[in-house]
Amino acid sequence: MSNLQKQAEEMIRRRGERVTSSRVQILAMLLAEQRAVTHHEIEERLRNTHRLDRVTLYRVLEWLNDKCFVHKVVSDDRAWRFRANTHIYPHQHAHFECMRCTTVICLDEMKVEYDRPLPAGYRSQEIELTVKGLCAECT
Amino acid sequence: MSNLQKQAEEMIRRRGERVTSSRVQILAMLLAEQRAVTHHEIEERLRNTHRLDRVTLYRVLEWLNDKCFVHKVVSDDRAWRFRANTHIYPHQHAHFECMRCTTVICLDEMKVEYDRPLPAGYRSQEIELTVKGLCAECT
DNA sequence: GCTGAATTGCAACAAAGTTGCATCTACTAT
DNA sequence: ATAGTAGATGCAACTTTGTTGCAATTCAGC
Repeated sequence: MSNLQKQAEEMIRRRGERVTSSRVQILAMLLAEQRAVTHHEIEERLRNTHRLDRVTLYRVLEWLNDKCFVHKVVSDDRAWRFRANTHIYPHQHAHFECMRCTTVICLDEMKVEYDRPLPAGYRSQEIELTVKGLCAECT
Repeated sequence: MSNLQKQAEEMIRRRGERVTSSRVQILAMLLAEQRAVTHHEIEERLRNTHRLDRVTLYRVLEWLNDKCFVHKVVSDDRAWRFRANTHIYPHQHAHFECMRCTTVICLDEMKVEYDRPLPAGYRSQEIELTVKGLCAECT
């Protein structure tokens, strides 16, 4: 069992949640990646090492998201992407999305600011900034 | 024929594009709304007044977007929303999305700023800011 | 009105995600 | 160590959102 798998298992156990092999495999894989990946990519990646139903993957990802082990990112291709939360994310966070290869990276250190108030009666709970352009490899 | 329908027709004709009843109806409807609406909402709305195939609606919306009569917005429910462009939008624009009723409004006047550079080799072409929270009606 | 290219409708398809239910498994109490 | 049980998984079927191919129709210029 790899280091990351041990780490993933430990993360889940320490929160008093049920440890299952799917959860460990998926979380370990997301910890290994330093970016937001799609359901499809995860499925491909785990196909050889771990037998896993499509539906279970959806459910595990949803669960990991609910428990704040990972977070979701929407993008233009209408598919969710998931990324492991290695530390507590601030309420505001930013992403970069490459318009060619559609890779999404998190720009964690970026501070988001806006200079005008919302319309009357509106309350902000979360701010998401997406910078779109070309990544280093696609430039 | 309503005022907005005349206006929609005029907008299309003045650009030298082909005027069809679907385009006029859809653009007029989007001009009437002051917000980003889904394909589904448009379909419902036009059902009674105008016979219209689902596919045609998708194609007209895509066309209106290509010709810059409207613009697209992604949101968490994985469905595109469309909003009429009443003026030329700046390269950076912001949206507010209600986490309860999922309505999206454009915060056109909002200026987006970020305080750190992108990773080396990355080029930004567009910035999208989404503020999430509760709208006036859902508060 | 006629013509050709653009637009539309229909049917079939595809991707991403969801639901219901029977089976299996991780944890708890003994 | 074992059994019981709540919770997790697998499977099949379904839904939503959007796309593609092609034949029929319509718009705009003559």
